[in-house]
Amino acid sequence: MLANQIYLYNTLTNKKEKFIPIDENKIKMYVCGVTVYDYCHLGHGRSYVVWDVWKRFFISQGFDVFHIQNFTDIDDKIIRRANEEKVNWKDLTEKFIDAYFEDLDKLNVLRASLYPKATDYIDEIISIIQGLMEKGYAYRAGDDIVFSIKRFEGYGKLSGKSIGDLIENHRVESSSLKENPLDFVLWKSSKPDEPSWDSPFGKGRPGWHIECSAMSLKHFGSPFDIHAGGQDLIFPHHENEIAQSEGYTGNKFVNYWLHNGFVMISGEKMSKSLGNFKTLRDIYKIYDPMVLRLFILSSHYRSPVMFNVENLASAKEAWDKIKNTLDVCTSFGLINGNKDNVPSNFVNALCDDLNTPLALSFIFEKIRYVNSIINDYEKNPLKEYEINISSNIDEILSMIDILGLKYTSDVLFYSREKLTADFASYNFNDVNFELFECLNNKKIFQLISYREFFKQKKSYDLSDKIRDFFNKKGYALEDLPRGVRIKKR
RNA sequence: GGCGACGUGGCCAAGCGGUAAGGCAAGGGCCUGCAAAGCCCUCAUUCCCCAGUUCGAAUCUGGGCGUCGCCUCCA
Repeated sequence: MLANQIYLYNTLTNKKEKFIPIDENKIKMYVCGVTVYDYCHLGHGRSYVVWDVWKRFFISQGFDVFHIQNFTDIDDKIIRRANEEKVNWKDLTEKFIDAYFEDLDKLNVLRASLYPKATDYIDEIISIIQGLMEKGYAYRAGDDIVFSIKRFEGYGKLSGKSIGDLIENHRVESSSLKENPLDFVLWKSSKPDEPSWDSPFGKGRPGWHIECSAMSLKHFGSPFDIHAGGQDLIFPHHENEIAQSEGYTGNKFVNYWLHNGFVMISGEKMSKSLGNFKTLRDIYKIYDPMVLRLFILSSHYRSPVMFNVENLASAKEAWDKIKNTLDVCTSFGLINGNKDNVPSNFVNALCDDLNTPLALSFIFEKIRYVNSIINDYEKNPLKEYEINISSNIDEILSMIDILGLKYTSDVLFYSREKLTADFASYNFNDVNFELFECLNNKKIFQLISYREFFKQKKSYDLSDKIRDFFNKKGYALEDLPRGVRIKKR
């Protein structure tokens, strides 16, 4: 039995709705993937992090999630890019599929259940197009097959547009062969030198929208629970998917349409067409992927989010704050790794259309609480403090796990007893740093022990020299009441 | 032009009818040989402006002003 009622904002109804899956505890979720002709940018990163958190949250609430995310591996842009780079289109798409996984794995995005590629579903695409022609929804326009939007009642219901307005404001010159400028291509005839597939309509390739219908209908049927993607896909992509899918099946296509907001850069939407995009791999050169993830989750998923160095720096400090506490608890041996203890206020926040900023605030409140107990514990190492710290750390780890924030300890802790054990054999008053150019754990320990020695003799200039040496090597030394903590910066 | 979203402290950002969460930054104190990390305290009588509804509004209604998005390939 699932205890918590989840609410989500459905673009189809423009309302926050109770989430009721078709099968009681199974969720069929289709996420629009990338067209693989370039590296993923921040906008992709935000989108897939958001859907990843939705998925992790569903799983944490006891649902089985079947998650499909496609790769569009044939279209005009791919063909153009392949020609520019004088490579085979197939090699190009494989390269960027590999790059997709490399970049999104770093963001700790869980793998989908299935990653279908458009070109593996040509047969299914063809039979849908044939079905649409038989039902009168599609017709031949020159060598192409196009969908007739005016024959589909309810066109515009997702994006809230009327056909009349759309036609009036249509900015793109339309092919004179189409009955209506908004009719969209289902099957696009190919030129002799372009990749093509045989079909009853002639050699060609699928239009953009049809692949998602083919792949989701094949694996899910209709209706299915959730179809998600960026807000830029609402029109025309998802509108067209509804038209062709519902025209073909006669059933409702999708129950809940979810869309994430844009990444903004200097006040404008970041996009391929504006050319103002930053790739994930560029960001990773400056910031830890988890910093990016925290930055993304600091805003609600439907709001626009402003990308700039100040906001990223703020996210970095916040992530360091969480990691510091976890590091300190690691150094005390107070982390036992139980991740099944999620506070109810956190769950409630996510139940309300995935309110991650609110959810994060509960993590920070708990971090501060744990830190205050650590302060007491350092002065007075009582067992009751340890129990309290451990149980709160369990909750923190449970929460960051649902948000997909991956903590890895990069801290070493040496107790004062260990550091002072060999003092009897120390009879020097300087350090030859040349011997420590190549640091390993043994040498790190030695240096820290020497520093303890100099500190005890109150030779603070020497102890500070050692700390400066570590700083230059990229390590930060911190004195705790019961020993020394060292971490990579 | 049509449709839609938004405007909360120096910055980011929740709250959406019951008297302003959280993060970053800043200032003061504690701890420290000094640091770092951390703790404590301070930091919006007020939520773009104006009018209205209400016992009560940042939250609802109407009108302004401003920003952004979609209407074309885009997550």
